[in-house]
Amino acid sequence: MVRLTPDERRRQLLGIGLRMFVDKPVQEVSIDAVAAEAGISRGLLFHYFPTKTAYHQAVVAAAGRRFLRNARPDDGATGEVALEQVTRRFIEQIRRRRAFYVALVFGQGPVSIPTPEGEEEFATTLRARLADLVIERCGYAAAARPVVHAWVAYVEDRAIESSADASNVEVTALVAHCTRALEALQEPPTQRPRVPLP
Amino acid sequence: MVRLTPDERRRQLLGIGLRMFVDKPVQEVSIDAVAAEAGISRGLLFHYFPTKTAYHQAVVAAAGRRFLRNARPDDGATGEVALEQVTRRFIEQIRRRRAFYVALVFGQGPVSIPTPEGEEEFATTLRARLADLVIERCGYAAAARPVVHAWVAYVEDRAIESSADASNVEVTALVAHCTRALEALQEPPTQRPRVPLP
DNA sequence: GCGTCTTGTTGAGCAATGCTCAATAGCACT
DNA sequence: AGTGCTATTGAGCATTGCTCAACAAGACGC
Repeated sequence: MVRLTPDERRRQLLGIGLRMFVDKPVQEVSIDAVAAEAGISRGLLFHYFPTKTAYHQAVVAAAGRRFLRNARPDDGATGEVALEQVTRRFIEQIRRRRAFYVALVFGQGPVSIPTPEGEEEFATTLRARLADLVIERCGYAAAARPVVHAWVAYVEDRAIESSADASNVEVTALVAHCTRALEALQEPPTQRPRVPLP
Repeated sequence: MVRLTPDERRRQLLGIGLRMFVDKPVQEVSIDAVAAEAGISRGLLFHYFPTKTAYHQAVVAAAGRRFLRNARPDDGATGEVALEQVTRRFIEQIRRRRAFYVALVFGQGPVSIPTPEGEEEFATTLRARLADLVIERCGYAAAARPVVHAWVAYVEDRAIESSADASNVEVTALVAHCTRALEALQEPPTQRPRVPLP
């Protein structure tokens, strides 16, 4: 019987969930399996998470927090530099752990990410937090929030769909495309020169 | 004991799932509850769907098919007209049944939508099918597929996030914005005039 | 109207699961 | 060593996902 700090135990259980929920959906991962992996009894898991659904949501939220943290720009960066950093880090992260991202962050609908105590925030989902990040750090107006929010969805999809074995230069091009796209989306041109159908 | 055609029964069960999975996640909807709602025994459900996960996926796929069908442009429409129709129908549909869409289509990750027998298709997810629709009917090059695919994600997010009580004029403006956005995304301008941070 | 064949449907039954709770055991402090 | 706190256990229960042999509803031939 190994006795851990509640904080350590919680972290361990979240870490295990982070691994387990990647290849199996919720209903196919049993509490028993998680408890066995952690070397504890079923009962203890319910001491830390009142319900299986609650546990799963906590795991997903942890995954979201992690992605958000890793997408942050450098402390000093602002404006276009910050935007380039956020975009690149977001894309590279998704591509590096595509299955993980799709299973835990993308595939779970809007799951709220609890803010780290005290820090007052209104945004709760990953996209919303990233949108806020871009607005605050990259010099976009609050009015552009819907566009920025949906732009995150655009970048996310490009990252997920882009083949996993793309070269670095291709990633760089994608990052450049996405940052330019955010600009272009602000006020798309009215006239549309287009090749008509044959 | 009511005896139905396999096709009718299947349809009924999918319809029930379409309702049940909207407010409760998979692991909180029991087979018993579904069977009770349908007025049948548990065993019969497993006759139609080998596993609970399979049933859930079938329900999600059915929801996706429905959205795809309702987003189709008129038979004669092509080019910009078709694009405007697809965009408008997609957006209006999501806004009309937002909870339904988020719970079943958006929140389930990439779930493949089985093609209606014989019709050979490569695209399997809703976004992919919509992207193909735009490419074939609205006159976009196959090379633009990644952009179109991610553009669908952009439109989807705008539709989900736009408040459900927006007026029709606002919807029209959103549709116009999105169609222009697709054009702008093809080749975003290189130079970016931007207001620097204070 | 009766029998028969096909097949949609049942219901008992089982192992596994989600969840509860009183009891236990590890650790810190005196 | 004793004491208090609490992380942890394990038995226990109702429910759940799933299997399978038996049943019954309709269609058809006679």
